Amino acid sequence: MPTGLYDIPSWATNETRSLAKLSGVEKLFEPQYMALETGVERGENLVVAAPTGSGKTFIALVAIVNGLARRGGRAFYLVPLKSVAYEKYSSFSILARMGFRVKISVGDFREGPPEAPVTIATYEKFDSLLRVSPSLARDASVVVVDEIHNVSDPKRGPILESIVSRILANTGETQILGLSATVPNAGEIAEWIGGRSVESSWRPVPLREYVFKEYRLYSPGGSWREVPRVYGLYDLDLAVETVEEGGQALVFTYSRRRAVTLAKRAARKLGRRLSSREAREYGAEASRAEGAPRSVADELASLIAAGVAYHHAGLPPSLRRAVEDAFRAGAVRVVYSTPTLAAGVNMPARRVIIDSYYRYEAGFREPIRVAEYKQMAGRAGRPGLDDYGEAVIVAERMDRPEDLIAGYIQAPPERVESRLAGLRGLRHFILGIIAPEGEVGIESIERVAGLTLYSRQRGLPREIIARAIEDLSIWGLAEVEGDRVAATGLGREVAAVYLDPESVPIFKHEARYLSFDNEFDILYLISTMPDMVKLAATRREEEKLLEAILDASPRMLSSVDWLGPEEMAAVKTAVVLKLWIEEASEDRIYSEWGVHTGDLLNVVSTAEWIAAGLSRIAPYLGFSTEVSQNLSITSRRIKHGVKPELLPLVSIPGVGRVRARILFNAGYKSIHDLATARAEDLMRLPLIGPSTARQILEFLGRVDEARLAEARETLARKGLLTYLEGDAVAGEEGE
DNA sequence: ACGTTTTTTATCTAGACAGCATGTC
DNA sequence: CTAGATAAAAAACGT
Repeated sequence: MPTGLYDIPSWATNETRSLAKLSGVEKLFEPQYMALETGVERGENLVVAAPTGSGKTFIALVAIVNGLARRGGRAFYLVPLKSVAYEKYSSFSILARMGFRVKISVGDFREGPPEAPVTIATYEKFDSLLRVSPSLARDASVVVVDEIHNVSDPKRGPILESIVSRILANTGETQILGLSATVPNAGEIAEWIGGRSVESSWRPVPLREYVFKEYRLYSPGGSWREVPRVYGLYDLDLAVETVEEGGQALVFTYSRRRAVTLAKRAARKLGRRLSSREAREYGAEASRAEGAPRSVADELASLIAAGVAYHHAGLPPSLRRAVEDAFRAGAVRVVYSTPTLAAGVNMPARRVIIDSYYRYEAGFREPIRVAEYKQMAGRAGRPGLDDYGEAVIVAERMDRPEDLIAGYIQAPPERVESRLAGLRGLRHFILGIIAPEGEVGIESIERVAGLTLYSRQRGLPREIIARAIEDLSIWGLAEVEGDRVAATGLGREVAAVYLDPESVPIFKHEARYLSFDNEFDILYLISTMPDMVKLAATRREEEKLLEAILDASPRMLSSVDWLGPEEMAAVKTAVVLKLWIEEASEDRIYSEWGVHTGDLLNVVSTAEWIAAGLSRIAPYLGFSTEVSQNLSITSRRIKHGVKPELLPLVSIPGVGRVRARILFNAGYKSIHDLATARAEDLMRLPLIGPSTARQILEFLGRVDEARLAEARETLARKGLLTYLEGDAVAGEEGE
């Protein structure tokens, strides 16, 4: 344990004290102490720039608890990832014990309107909330912005910047606490939010960084040592060294395929060494994971049983969690991962190996940024378990170790620079200001824009603002009169559904070429929207895709003379969506198009949102109600992955695409058919057990009957099982 | 001429937020 | 620019 521990100062408030007591904090980490000294408790605006694990969350809690006690109102904790929101939600249970209700507000669900004293939200969700009720900004006494260095993210940075600026514009009664990774210009960010910066490089576990080249580990000091060559495969030898000493290794790769192949090889070579009863138990659990293609689940399960795993965003959430749990429990000793695990999920390892510091972007191999390296390296060292963490960056053939030491280990991360000046970001920014107000003067747009980090760094971007307003006006989202800008009905609707404003002209343009009677055309339309996540098409798939178009929408072939990579990706996305709403299995989609479940879920939920959004803005663009209706039905079909005839059935709790199809084929084609169904008949269907049958009947209002039938059947089955000596697997357990 | 094996060439490469209103197999 | 695994295509080989 490093030094740098401080007593809780005598002048700390009672709130801080009881918070510390409840969270078991006896000594303060350096950044925590500094933050107290700088006045977090008093409501000072602050940027805390410190490594992960240095206790920034506690500082946030101090701000929240003191802010709420002193000024009442509400506190918001804004995070970049949903997974982080969930993680914080469980670690904020301390707040509940102090009498503050906590709610989580992300796109997945909303527990009613978020009126709890403490709300955890993603940046985008908070942005969206502000558009619906701008008063939130006035109610907020504390806003914590986790990972505030994200303002330099080209896509999501402008959103973050727009949130912060709007809060700043709001009389300044809100305490803003920015939490950041260590960045060179933390002071500048602090000035932006009108506060001071607290900078510390204190880490709970010391970090040692190395460059690996020709089986030598080079330290920044210039010394090196030899790595024992056991397998002659560097990833294995580096991992084994740590594992032998009781640690775990996390290998970051640049591609999913590489993560998978390396993990398989590791399992082959190390399986005998790493396998354990615990690992096999976790493996068995993973093989039972839901919603994964059998082949993927089985393969990963056997790896886990061998003490090895891989992790990437194509895995369904259930398998991701399986890997994370097994690793945290120590059953899995080596994980090969894409950058999914670099941010978000808390999964440190004693040794982090950066298999390649290159990454592909737009077809070119590019070295990762220093900040990204630091992000991954920062995962090294498990607090309380490891005395130190190690980050190893693997050099390539032509590299000189000293260059990598200078370029990554000793280099400061990149400065945080605003990316607001893009048209896309500014349109979003401006629409966010005018939509809730209805009409504003250009000067108030410029006033808020003047409060952005961009203005501080580069000055007010007047020209681009003017062009962004012009775009909004041309597209019918805003009306300009003199120096007043007003949101049109369309503008307000677009803001409410949170679509990129550019969706409007694209919608209009694409609509000219497609037929709303054609399912595929609609799916293609959705797939071309700027917010859509597209499935990249490979060159080898092009022929197959053209065939698919010919089959699904011949007219499209004639109206499009050339299909670039973007269009090809949109086509592939539409093809996959079509399979999905025609009830193709996830296995089939995976084997035919190589689309992993995780990606499919991503595409599906995004497409569902966009379809619903388009259906809401269609009336403003002069489309008929049929068009709007069509889009709305498509949205629901995408959500559930069903043909139209199943839509009534999937509205029943407990019934999804698979069970709905079973019911339909058994003759229960509508809610009406089910209203007179006999409980025993339902339970006899495959995949429909007592529990699901009960849910169906309850939905139909046959509550008592439903409970009775379930109880009777469950009892009967239990009896049968006992009779059969238990071991047989129950056909249905339900939930 | 045709099937099989080896060599050469071409291709490919990460992640994940949002509306609305409630729950998959 | 700078890598490495794998799939597809081409060439070489054998009967």
